[in-house]
Amino acid sequence: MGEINIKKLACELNLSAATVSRALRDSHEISSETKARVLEMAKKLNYEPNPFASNLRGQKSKTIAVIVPEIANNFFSLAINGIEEVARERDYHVLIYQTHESSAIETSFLNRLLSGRVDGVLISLACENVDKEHFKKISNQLPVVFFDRVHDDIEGVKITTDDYESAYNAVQHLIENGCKKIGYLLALNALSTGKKRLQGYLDALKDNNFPDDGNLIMKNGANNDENYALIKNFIVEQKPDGILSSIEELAMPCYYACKELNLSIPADLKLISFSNLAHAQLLNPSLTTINQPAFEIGVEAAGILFKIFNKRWYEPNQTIILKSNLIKRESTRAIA
Amino acid sequence: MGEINIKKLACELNLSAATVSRALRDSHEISSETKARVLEMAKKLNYEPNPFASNLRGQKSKTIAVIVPEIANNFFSLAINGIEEVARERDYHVLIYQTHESSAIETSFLNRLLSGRVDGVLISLACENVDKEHFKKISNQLPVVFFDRVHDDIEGVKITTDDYESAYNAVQHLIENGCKKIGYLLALNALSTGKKRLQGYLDALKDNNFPDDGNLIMKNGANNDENYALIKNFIVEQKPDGILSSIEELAMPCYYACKELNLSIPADLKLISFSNLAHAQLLNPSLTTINQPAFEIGVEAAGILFKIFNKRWYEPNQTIILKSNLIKRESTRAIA
DNA sequence: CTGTTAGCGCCTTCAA
DNA sequence: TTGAAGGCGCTAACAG
Repeated sequence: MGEINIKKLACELNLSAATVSRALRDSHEISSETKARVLEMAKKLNYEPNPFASNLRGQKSKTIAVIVPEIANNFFSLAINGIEEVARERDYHVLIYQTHESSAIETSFLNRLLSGRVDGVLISLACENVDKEHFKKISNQLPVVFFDRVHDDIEGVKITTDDYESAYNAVQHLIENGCKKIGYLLALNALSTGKKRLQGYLDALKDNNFPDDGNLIMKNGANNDENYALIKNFIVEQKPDGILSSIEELAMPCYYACKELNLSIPADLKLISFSNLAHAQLLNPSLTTINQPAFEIGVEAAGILFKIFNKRWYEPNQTIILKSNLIKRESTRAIA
Repeated sequence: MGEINIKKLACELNLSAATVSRALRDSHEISSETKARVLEMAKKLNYEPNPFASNLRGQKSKTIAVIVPEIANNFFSLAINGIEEVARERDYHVLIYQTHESSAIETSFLNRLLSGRVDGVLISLACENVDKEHFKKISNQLPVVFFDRVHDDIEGVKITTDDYESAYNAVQHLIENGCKKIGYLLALNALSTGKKRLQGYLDALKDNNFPDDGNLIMKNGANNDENYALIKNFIVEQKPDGILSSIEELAMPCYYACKELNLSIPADLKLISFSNLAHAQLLNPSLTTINQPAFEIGVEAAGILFKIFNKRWYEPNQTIILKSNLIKRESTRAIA
């Protein structure tokens, strides 16, 4: 606990706490001489105002919360990086919470945050069914900005990437590179984010007159091991020559499975994944990735939250879409 | 802002605020009947206690701070994951700050945290020269636990990995696999963490009667581009057949440089790096990594901080060393 | 078992 | 230009 408070400061200076407070806040009704004295003494004594007292008094916390499914995920850690930078510029503090994809945990975090602990929330939804009503209640009490993992049925400001277009383009790319049977590794299907990616895949197939074979869509399982088994089985049974993975976490087991099955990527199977794994393309040049501007999403989302704080945002339901980058790789070249 | 406070709750129930407060805190001096009534009403009205009021009153925040150089770094994001999980179990909140390797920013964060905003700090040091005196002052006012990036000259509880041993073993591994000229990509050299890794490298060379050629140590530059140029130049001039990289951020440009130079990894150059890149070994099987238990370090560090809170920690200067894992790869096999 | 009172540190009236 | 006083919401000490 910081020991030195405004009263002691005032005492040292033979001033009242009120005067010191005003001086520190650079009030116009304090002589510049007094201000200088106060500032000097504050610095000398290493005075830091107690944030809880100010917050209690002023009903604001200079703190924002970020709720994400996982921190140790390339996309989210980059987004948090962007958020932290913006917050720091404005002398705001950033609280971090991870839901591990559980809506129950998500809800409990949100409820706790209603206490006034934070001035606003940035959230990327857990991929379970969501309680729209609950979100409506929250949004009424606290500014909320959604990013990346969003849901159309929940009203609010949203920052996403061009999920539909990038999935569509990825499939187009696979087709142009000779794929005849393109599978889809499905995830996030409870969210708009996942639905749009899937729709992009489906529409690209349709526009190229590919058969609409429901068997080519593989839904993710409960955990990594299960995903691995599912994908391996999927590849054996369906024998796709191209795969679009809707999340990075499914592309990885797909690699493992190919290795196990002695399938060469990309010679036997071309794999594209939504991914923000730094240097993934370098480590294995056979990897084509849909690279989302994760950092920029964080910056944008945080920026909008601050605009809301400053009453400079007037579109409670706008969705802002940033463009992803399809990083293509040569078909066969590899390092090793 | 949450609208409903303890007074309104009390009013609804025809009780005093004090009674309600006690009931909510499950005090033994409240009848179970009253408790039930209070709890029910609190739930009904969605009451959340104002944390700033409690914190101001009780002089504690139920919040910890985590200060790291970068969030979007595989090691740190995993560590934060571990920290968040431990904090969540205890209903603590986690504030995140990144220093971008700047000691000035680090110091400014620490100063701001002296205000009582947090009950304790977990920190992984920025790699610049550090102000020991300043840290001493901080530690006197606030519990601090250091993790991974530590400095011997700063007193405090520290959680690290076996930097010396793992570097030593890595070099031994390179030698056993036929390397004759082993380079070292140096970083973190202002910290004990970096010094120990370097010493492990040096001692392994010495114990194997390798010449102690200072030219084989390459110090990192200011940014990625510079590192890339430096490493490329280093490989051309020194022609190492093995390299140990002290951080992941240097291993990556090393890959790029090899590609540019048409050198095959690991046939022409065997590369080992300290790294926590998920699946790095899979993406390129030529990569041998020193895998630090990042998540566990986070869990351990947070656990100790909570022990300090509970006065169940009595070793103000203990260093706890967790073991890294040298993940070896076959010399020549590759996926693609 | 429950109520009254006071104060955590800060900031903003209001008064001088 | 400065000081005194009160209150943000909560809880511990003290009464009853």
